Amino acid sequence: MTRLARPGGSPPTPRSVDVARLAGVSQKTVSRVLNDEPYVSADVRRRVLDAAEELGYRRNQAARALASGRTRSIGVVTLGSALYGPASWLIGIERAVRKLGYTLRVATTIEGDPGGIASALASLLDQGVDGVVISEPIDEGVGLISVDVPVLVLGAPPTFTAPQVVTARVGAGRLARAATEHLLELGHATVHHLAGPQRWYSARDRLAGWREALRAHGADEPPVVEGDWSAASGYAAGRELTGDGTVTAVFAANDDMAIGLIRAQLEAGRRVPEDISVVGFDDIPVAAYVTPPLTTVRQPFDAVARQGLALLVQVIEKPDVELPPAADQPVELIVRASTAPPPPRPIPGRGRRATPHAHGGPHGQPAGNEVPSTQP
Amino acid sequence: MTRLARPGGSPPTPRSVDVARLAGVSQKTVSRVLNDEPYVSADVRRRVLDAAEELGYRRNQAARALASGRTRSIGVVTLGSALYGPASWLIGIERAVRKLGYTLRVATTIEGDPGGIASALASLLDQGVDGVVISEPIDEGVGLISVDVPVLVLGAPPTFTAPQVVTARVGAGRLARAATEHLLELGHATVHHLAGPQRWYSARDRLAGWREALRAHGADEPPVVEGDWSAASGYAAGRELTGDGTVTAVFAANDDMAIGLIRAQLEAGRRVPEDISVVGFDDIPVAAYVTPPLTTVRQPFDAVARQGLALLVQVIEKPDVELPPAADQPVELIVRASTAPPPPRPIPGRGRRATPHAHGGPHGQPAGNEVPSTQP
DNA sequence: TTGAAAGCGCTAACAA
DNA sequence: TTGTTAGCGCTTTCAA
Repeated sequence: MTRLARPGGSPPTPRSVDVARLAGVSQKTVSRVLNDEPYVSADVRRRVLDAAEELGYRRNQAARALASGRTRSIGVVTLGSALYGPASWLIGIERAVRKLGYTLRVATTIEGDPGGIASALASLLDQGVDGVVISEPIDEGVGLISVDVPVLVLGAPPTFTAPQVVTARVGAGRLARAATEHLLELGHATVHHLAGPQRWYSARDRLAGWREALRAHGADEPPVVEGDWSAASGYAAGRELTGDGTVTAVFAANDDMAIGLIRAQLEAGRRVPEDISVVGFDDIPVAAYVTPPLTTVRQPFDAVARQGLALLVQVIEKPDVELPPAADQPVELIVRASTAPPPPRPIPGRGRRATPHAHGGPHGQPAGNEVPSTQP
Repeated sequence: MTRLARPGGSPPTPRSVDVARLAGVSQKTVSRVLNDEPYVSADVRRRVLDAAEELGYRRNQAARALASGRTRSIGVVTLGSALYGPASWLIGIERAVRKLGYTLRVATTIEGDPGGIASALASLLDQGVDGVVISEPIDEGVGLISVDVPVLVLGAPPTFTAPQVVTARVGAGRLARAATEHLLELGHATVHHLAGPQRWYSARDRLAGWREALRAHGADEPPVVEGDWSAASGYAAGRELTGDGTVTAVFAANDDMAIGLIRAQLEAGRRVPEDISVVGFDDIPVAAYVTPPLTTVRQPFDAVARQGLALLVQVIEKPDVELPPAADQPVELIVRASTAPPPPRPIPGRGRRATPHAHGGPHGQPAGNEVPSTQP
């Protein structure tokens, strides 16, 4: 078993019996003290703690798990990519898990790997985790496999239910709405949306928030262009959109795509924000330093993780208690230099649509264009 | 214990005795088969496997760990930030760990948290991990605590040794050297370095590689400016450097700082790459889409993680076998548009230094400047 | 090639 | 308030 080093001749790692012997109590009493169980006199508690300290005693987790049927660990299924969102979730989750007295086990899955979520889940369940977090729910996987421990799904819409599934709202919809409204309030007639892959719940949330904002303001709903979160896909979408001279504002579902999109605009000779405004999503570390500095919204990763895990742990420890409704997190819109009022008169576009209320499918129609094609 | 769901009335999870009974063998034989031990007849093996399959049997890891003294898990101490490097390491490590038949436990530490590494390590050791990975070694912590399981340190220089410590070379030095040489070969008289925090081994590696390149080319070694990896620190450094009209090329220790630095140049009215060339480090996802697209080097996270963990697992499983030397990974320099030959004649600078061979301390001297101060 | 018995170091149930 | 007695479900002797 692993311990902090016993230097040199390594006397055998102490067991709880050793502590008991030294403290002059029974082994069970040691267990009581260490588990903060009631009915231990202050005196005995002190003696046990001192003895444990003196011996450098640490409980054997494997034995605890075997005897109690609980590992006090939580598993997280996360995406095997360094995308800012998933990485930030993981950090927040680990912090929250540790604060709650649990430990974290991680299994990654790669997007597009069929059964990836299932096998990551299976690996975690094999390890005996007491609960599972699915940090970036994607269609496929979730729901295909059923699990007999509580599950926390971050960011899934509340319509997603199953036995023992708890959800923490990310509020991506509200953030998206705020981002869109920021543009509308600057005077843009409408706002285009460069969406994330719609298999991701978080991408759908953002799209829904965008749509709500448009409806609330009575603005036209232009067709949606779908990217894959990458700057490259944002660039490609940017070139599509540029052809349509009517586009004056775009809300991108993440900063990477926003940056790619801006790049495409600049190459096409359109200025940001003078000709076209762009809002991103995430506030990645470089967002403030790209050109132009990016207006974006920031997700409350830590707060949501903390909140979600508190729920999860409650379900694990007291399955019968009613759950309190999760509090919404405040919206943080960070206005920088990539947004401005629309240009005085929109560039006359041959792409102007006849139907004012075109409801976009997942893919926007590429409009004709003669954009210069500089590859970055 | 947690298992894939037993729907409905949940018959009790099967144990190895149940499998044994069904297969008509002893429980020990089941254990033999499942552990791929020798001396099992093909016939018996088949029967056991079938029985296990039929019952949906899965071994109880806690019991295995308790009986064997090994958890078949590896712990990683990682930085509690969404920095691209640490996040990428984590992904690569998880993948490698799983491929080797181990599972991953994670403990994060925040930079600047005194004893953070120590307590993260302690948490992992408490969990009984069979080995530990320190993914971004920072001074403090490492070496202060001693551990009785093998440790893999990624990216620490080979001078770092201790009992049971293995190292995988990241090759950051070679990458840094390549980045610097790229600039020198473009014709720059010398190359400035915007370093990472020197408490990080990876930052020191990069600095060393830069220095080597300069020496090999007989170039002056200007004072080093030290940042903290953030774009903000790159921006600040950029404003310092701009005052010095002699600077025509900068190698930044990561892309975020490079982007901040470029931003400062643009605000100061200097063009990149016409007036000043910048090379980054990491190839973050947006690097190709910022303006100008960033020349950078890419770290072989996955390959190094795979290699390092193979070593670690070998030490865990066969402590006595000699380790093979780790193979160096190929250098990947990605040339984009942020680098070019130096301007015909350097802008006459009042900051020109008298001593040609000034060896920089960790902080560069701020040169006087009258840079416009637009905050991003 | 297979099996029987004896723990691994705890927690749980019950007794005192 | 404390202690005693049984396991938890495997792996590890050792014997057959």
